[in-house]
Amino acid sequence: HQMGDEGREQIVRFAKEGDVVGYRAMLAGEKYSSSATAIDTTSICFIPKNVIFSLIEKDANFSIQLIKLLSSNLKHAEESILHLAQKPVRERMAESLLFLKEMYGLEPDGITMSVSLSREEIATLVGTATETAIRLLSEFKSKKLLSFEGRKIQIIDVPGLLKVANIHD
Amino acid sequence: HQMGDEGREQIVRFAKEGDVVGYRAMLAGEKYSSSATAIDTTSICFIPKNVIFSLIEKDANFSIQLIKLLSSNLKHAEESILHLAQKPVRERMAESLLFLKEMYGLEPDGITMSVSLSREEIATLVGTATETAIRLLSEFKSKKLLSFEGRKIQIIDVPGLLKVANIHD
DNA sequence: TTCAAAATATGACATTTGTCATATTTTCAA
DNA sequence: TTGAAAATATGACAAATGTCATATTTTGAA
Repeated sequence: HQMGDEGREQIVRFAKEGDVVGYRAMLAGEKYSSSATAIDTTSICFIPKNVIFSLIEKDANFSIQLIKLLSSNLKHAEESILHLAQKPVRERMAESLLFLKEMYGLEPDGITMSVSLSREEIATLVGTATETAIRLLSEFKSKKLLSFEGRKIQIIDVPGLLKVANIHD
Repeated sequence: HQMGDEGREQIVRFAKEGDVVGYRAMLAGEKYSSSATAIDTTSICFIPKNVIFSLIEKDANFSIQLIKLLSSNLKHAEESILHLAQKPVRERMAESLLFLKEMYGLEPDGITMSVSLSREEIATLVGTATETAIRLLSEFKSKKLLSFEGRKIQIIDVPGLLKVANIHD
């Protein structure tokens, strides 16, 4: 996440098991402009900068993997730009929930989302005010698209959410 | 630029002389999701995919340059996400104009922006409706931050624009 | 040169979204 | 267990922005 001018945080990327974080600024030789916060108990493996660069030197396949990783992040970032610029908050909320479901999966019950975020964090991901996020979640609940008990969100109607998110494919 | 759901285009990146475009999807082995349009008479050099990949294989320095290029694009994309999510349109408009000035520079007169875009294209860059873009440009003109004659825009008050853009550094 | 199409501009208005105030509920440490 | 702090929720309202209608101006091809 990154801090905006008014002190509001903005989530710009999510990571899960096996993902790499903190490499963008390092690779470009810049200062870190983003922070990372663990949303679960997390083990992290630090890799020294010189190890990465010597791997790039020696192992072309490593370079290619790194390039693909950056490309994939860039693709998602540009998709976010498109959606933030053009989609209304309601659509982005539905999309974000579906994204979190894809990214982190469901509990064994098959409907509860594994990831657990505060309303504020959800707002920060969607790019809206916390109150707006709360209202939209309540709206989705009353429309039986989902249900929730605190931070535990159950996805009830995926086709319905896809429709609200304006996704057809 | 990329096409949104409602058929509206969104500019996601700009390029100028010497820049590389169309490499993201190629590197990731995906279909192109973006288009590129020349805003000036342009000469383009196509580089075959296998040439790029064999360069990555043989030349570690090339890989590093490519990685830095992607990192830089990703940084800018994440910055755009932050701004689209948190900055009001007026701030983004001022910021976009300053960005275009930095990116493409000024005419020999020292105030006219070299790049010439339609109001619709500016709107597409800022992420707003064409009418809103037109109104904001008129507002900036009446506030003597800039002046324009058709598509030729003169930047008159950089500090003023920085202030409107909420940039202090 | 002329005219139709496109671009720019402007007004009126509706809608979306954010902000502020204030309940209500939940959480967690003492 | 209890109470304060944090999180969630809701209402009322204001502000920002988009949409639609319609002028006006500019552009470029015939």
